[in-house]
Formats: sequence, structure tokens, C-alpha cells
Amino acid sequence: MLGPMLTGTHMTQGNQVWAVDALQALGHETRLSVFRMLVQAGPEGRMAGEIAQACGVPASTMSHHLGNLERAGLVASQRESRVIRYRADYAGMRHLLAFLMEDCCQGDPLLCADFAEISACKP
Amino acid sequence: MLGPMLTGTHMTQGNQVWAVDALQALGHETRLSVFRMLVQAGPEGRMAGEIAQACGVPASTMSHHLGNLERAGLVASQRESRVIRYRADYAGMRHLLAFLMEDCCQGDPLLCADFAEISACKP
DNA sequence: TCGATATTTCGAGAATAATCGAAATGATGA
DNA sequence: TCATCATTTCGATTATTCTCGAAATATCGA
Repeated sequence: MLGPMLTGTHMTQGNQVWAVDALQALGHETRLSVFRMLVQAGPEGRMAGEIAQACGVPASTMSHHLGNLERAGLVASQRESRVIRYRADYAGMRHLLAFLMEDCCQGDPLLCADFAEISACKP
Repeated sequence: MLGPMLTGTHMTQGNQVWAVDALQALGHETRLSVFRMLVQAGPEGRMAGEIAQACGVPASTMSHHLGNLERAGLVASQRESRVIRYRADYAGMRHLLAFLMEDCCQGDPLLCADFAEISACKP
């Protein structure tokens, strides 16, 4: 897994191809649901089987989707004896969001003033 | 165009299907480039032909991609005599980002402390 | 070692998306 | 009105992705 990376303050061509993968991964009903489920689950994450059952899709299909999300750097997996635990990858998500907001206002904060309110995590 | 919408402070099922469309729209090399080009271009936007030429794809292909982005609520078009001007839709983008960050920390700001630095638009 | 459980990989068919030339639409100026 | 330009829509081909059962892998407990 290559995963996301930043080069200095500006992002390179390479990040765009990674971002495309990440966005495409999230651009699917089932996978977006899974990702959000894992974000909600927090550090505890969820087992692969649990995820498949919650979404109502066969294990093999879900395995594909989870692999897709993992290759995109949006989730991480860890084997725990017989089960495999999946967690959201916060760093990957953060990099994706940063990439999307890059150059969003060309130095003019008025253009994207509204964005300020997004990042504030309101409990 | 239905476009993005918020219902109160929490987002509904309907927003997920819209978000999938938006993410899928951005999950394509050419379309992501176009969207970023339009974000960089600011309120002035760019003409359809100009965009196609810059990306090196035929006009008809680009028209498809632009339509895709527009249906997803990420760009808007406006006819100006003979040309058609496309602009990034900041509101659509903002809604998408908000959707992605929803419930990101389950009330525990420590979990996504890093997100705070993203929204700051640094000229 | 064997049987049971959890998950992934394989393989193939069905569904969806991307591409681009040709033809249609809309707007302009001579 | 007509020729021209910018863009979209149509139509058909190719490429990619989705899906899921069956088989393979990995781990455990008896």
C-alpha cells in the first residue's frame, strides 16, 4: 500500500492520481456507507463479517469493497486471530480533504469563507 | 438539477445518494482536473472549449464530463452568447465536505484534531 | 490432525461508464 | 437568410466495474 503523501506545502501530480482512487472508492453507495460506519465506529472499528452483514451484501462482495477502500488509503485492516478488524484511516481522509481544498480561494478568504465552519467538530 | 441540500443540522439518506454522485464525479482523472481548474479559475470560470483544449480531450467527451459534474452539483454553467462558461460550485463542494466530515469524531475532538488545520485557507 | 469459522481470491457473467466521430442545436454577423 | 462557430446530443464500440458462488487460505480448539 503506497498510501497518501504530502510533499512540502504543495501537492504533486502523484497525489492527484491517488485522490482519484480515493474519490472513486467513496463514490459507491456501499463503500461510502462502510466508510461512514467505520468513521462512526471510531478506533474500535468493526469486523469484516459484521460490516458485510450490516450492509446486507455477501462476504466476498464486501471483501472486494474493503480491499478497494484499503488500497485507496481510507481504511486499514488488522488481523486478530480469526477475524479481521477494519478501521477508518483518519490520516488518509485528512489528506484527501486537504487535497480537495487546496487553492480553493486563491488567497482570497472571502471566496471560501463558508468553509471555515466545516472543520469545527461540534459534539 | 436537484443539487445538494441540508436538512437541519443532520443530513438525511437523500444526501448520501447525492454524495455518491458527487464523489463518483470527482473520482475520474479528467473530471477531477477540470474541477480543480475551475476552482483555481475562481468566479471568472472558463469556457467549455477552453477546458476541453486544456485537457486535450475532444469537445464531445468533455461535454459529457462537464454534464456529469454539473448534475452532481459541483459546477454550474451559463451561456454567454456563443460560448458556455463553467464555474465551480462552491456551495456544492462545501456540502460535500461537510457530509464527509459529519460525525467524524463522535464528540471527541481529539480524534480529529488534525482536521482543524485543513479549513484554514492560507494565501 | 481434523473440523469449524472468518475472510479472501478466483472466475465469469451482468451492469455501468468512457470515448469519440457524426449529426443536431443555438447564437452570431455578413 | 446563410455560413460559421461553440457546444451538445446521438449512437455505437470498447473498457471498466460490480456482483456473487465456489474454491482457497488462515486461525483456532478439540
